[in-house]
Amino acid sequence: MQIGTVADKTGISAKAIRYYESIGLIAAAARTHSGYRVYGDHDVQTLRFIQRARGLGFSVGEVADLLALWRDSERRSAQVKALAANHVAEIDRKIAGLRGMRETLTYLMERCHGDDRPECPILDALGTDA
Amino acid sequence: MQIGTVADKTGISAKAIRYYESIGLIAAAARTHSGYRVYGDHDVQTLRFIQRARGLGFSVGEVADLLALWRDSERRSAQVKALAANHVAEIDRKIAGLRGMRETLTYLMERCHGDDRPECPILDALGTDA
DNA sequence: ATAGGCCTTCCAGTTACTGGAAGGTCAAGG
DNA sequence: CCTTGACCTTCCAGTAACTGGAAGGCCTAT
Repeated sequence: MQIGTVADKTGISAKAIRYYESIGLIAAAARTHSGYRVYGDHDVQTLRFIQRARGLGFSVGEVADLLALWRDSERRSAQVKALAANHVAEIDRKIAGLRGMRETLTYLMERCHGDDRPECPILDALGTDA
Repeated sequence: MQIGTVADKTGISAKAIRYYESIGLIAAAARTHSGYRVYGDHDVQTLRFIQRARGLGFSVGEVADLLALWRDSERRSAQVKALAANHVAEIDRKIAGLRGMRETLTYLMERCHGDDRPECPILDALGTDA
């Protein structure tokens, strides 16, 4: 299989696959005599794993950890769960930050006429010395 | 006032202030004969505005728009409100994405023993062909 | 022979800065 | 007068996770 086929099968771009290889997230692919990368079903599996993990918001570094655990038959599920728990905590922090912004913005927007007049509590809030 | 004083007053690092100048978000500061940047209270004001807007999650490009509106006494508040509304919509998209991830992760975590055994629904979910 | 659709590598750009190197400036202290 | 230390300056590199594009090789079909 060539990289384009793998890209189609996994939904990961060929560029990204090469990038993952370059940073060592996946092993270097075998090559044809002319230098083309060659992949097998196993590689497609791995890349699907990576894509799902990325889709859950894990960083590439965390995905590397998850992949190692996935391959380690002696792993302790507690390790995986801890990784996931950390990530959920991180997600919660982000959500909390976004909700704070959202709240402030909607509060200000409710007080902004939103018409042809220049008066605007949003700009006032950003610009005051308070 | 030198840049360090402005940094202390605004909470924006001197590095960031120079960066904002370099990208044109703020005007180039006046200089002393020896090349030091010189700022006044007005600049502190502007930088506080910038910092608050960034704190609400606006991108630097959006902050530039907000600054222009702030300075424009003929602005229509509708423009400001529209900018804010777009940003809230963006925040909502991000929150929705994060909530989806969070939901999947907690679902899987609840089913993971999290002990010394290797079985782990989290890895299973990432690795299945489904 | 050539056209097309693959593939390759390498460089640059994205966002919003931060860190660090190398060196100039300025006031205070010895 | 000289040095020390705390400022300041510019410039280059790095961050995360890729994407876009250029220049060129490979392979199949016409």
